[in-house]
Amino acid sequence: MLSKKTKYGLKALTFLANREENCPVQISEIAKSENISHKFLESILLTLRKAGLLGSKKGKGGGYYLLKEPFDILMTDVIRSLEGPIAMVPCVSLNFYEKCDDCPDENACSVHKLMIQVRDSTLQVFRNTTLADLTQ
Amino acid sequence: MLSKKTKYGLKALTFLANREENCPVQISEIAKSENISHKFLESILLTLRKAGLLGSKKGKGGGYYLLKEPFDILMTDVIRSLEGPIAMVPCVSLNFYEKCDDCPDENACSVHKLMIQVRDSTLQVFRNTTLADLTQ
DNA sequence: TAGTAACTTTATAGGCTAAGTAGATTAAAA
DNA sequence: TTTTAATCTACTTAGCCTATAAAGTTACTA
Repeated sequence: MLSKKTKYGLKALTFLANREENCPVQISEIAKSENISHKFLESILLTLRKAGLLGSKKGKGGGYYLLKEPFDILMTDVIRSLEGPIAMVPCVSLNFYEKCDDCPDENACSVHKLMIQVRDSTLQVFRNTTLADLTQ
Repeated sequence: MLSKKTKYGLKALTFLANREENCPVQISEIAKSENISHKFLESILLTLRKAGLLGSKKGKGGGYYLLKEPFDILMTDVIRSLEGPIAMVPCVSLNFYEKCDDCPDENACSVHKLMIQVRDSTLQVFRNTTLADLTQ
């Protein structure tokens, strides 16, 4: 299941990408337009800033803005920043690999085999989708 | 993330499919072989029985057994029984649909569009994989 | 220097996961 | 018919995660 964090983050990014000019937008404006709790959105945008996707400006006239062009922002990066691993099981994760403690041999594991297929098909979607594809 | 319930369930099903004869197998045997907590596995196998994937026999010499041939058991059915919806967001779920309360228009939602693609690519994997494909 | 808005830290209610405990029920074997 | 081996049912629990709130701090602008 996609967390609300990721869902709201995607909506906020799309909102920013849909603006004509790329000038700082306040949290409140995004929160209001997208029906997101102001405080929660605050922490989400912070995550995206730390991930290098957003820039911020403090004080009057401040807010958040995109650091790259929408067609340069890949879904793989967005999802990994907000949701964490794309794989459904740590033992098939490319960026967050972890061994299963109940599994003696990964290559003999039926779950492993299946989840590699799921990971690859999901990756193909995220790798071929940029923020620009989500705008309209 | 895949729950341990689903992971263990898949392992148990594979274990049953790998046996020569399809006679009742005790929970203890599966639990021991696959490193799964006996009691936890008990509830998992119960779920699979109620889903119509497994049959059970009580008393001495009892246990669980497959109700269908491995090549007739689709991953879509297994995953939906154990994990629930395959979609990452309820608003794109085929079998567990639910409207988002923060979203005024589904067709204009960027998350919705993206998640339909993910759902479809995941479904393609699960629809084309049977329990027989997981055995060796 | 006053106001504004991002940032930081901490807290918390509620829900879910992955079990554990205790006992009832069923059916085959002795 | 008693014993035993197994599933089934119900209740409980520790720990973690999610989604949010509250309150104070920092940095920027006018």
